[in-house]
Amino acid sequence: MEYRFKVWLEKEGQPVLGDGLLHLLTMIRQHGSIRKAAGEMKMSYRQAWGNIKKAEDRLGINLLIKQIGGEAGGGAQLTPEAEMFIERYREFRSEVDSAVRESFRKFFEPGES
Amino acid sequence: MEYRFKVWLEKEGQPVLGDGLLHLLTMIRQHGSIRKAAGEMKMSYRQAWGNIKKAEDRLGINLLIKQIGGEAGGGAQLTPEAEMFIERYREFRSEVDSAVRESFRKFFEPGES
DNA sequence: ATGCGTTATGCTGGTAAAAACATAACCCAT
DNA sequence: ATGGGTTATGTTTTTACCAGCATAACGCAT
Repeated sequence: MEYRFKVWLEKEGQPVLGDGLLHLLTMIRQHGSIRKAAGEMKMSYRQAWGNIKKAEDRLGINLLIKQIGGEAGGGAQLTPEAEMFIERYREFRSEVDSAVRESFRKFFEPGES
Repeated sequence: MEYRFKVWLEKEGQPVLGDGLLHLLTMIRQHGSIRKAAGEMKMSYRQAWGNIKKAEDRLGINLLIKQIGGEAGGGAQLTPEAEMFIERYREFRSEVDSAVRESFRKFFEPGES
């Protein structure tokens, strides 16, 4: 017997940040490009871009500073607001993770070493 | 800004109990019939029955005592094992709920009365 | 000027999930 | 023996979502 859970943030009933977008944004920070980040995950650029767009629209803030054209063709990096936001979510998510794990042990693995 | 979460139990990677089935089983206990329970929710009997079947198969235990035909046409009631199981899940789920709510407040509603 | 690699965005076909439909079997009551 | 209300299950239809395709604009480098 195992457990699973999902947690995410919404604004006006619309999802704005969950594990998927967190991962994507993290990869973008790491690679400096939406396309490269999407490539690393099993995601199409089309989908990655759409997810970011939706989140930005719903949040009403820019998550990325994007550049079209240039020496590397272009690129994207996180805005300071995005950095703050995902960091806070990461901590929240981490605390929830611990809590769920502990509750599961308590109720479904009582006498385990 | 709001949060949402889902939590459920699995066996060998297959879901066996979550909020949906919990609700369904609760309604069955209340009404003594799969069909009536499904009717109360916005669910078709076909779907309700299928969900229960899958869970029973995966768990390897009977969740319902079912009767075909009879004075009321038939009916269904929870087995003692099902009662124990869903009660434990309910408590687990409740604890998780509290924990998530608290973490959310901590990280996203710092100075609220 | 041509090309490369990027952001940006509409469109479309396929697929998987969900809903609806159709029957059968059962048993008590009338 | 007929009917009502149930469990049980296969089949079909509809819907919703996702993947991929296509295309444009941009700016630097060569």
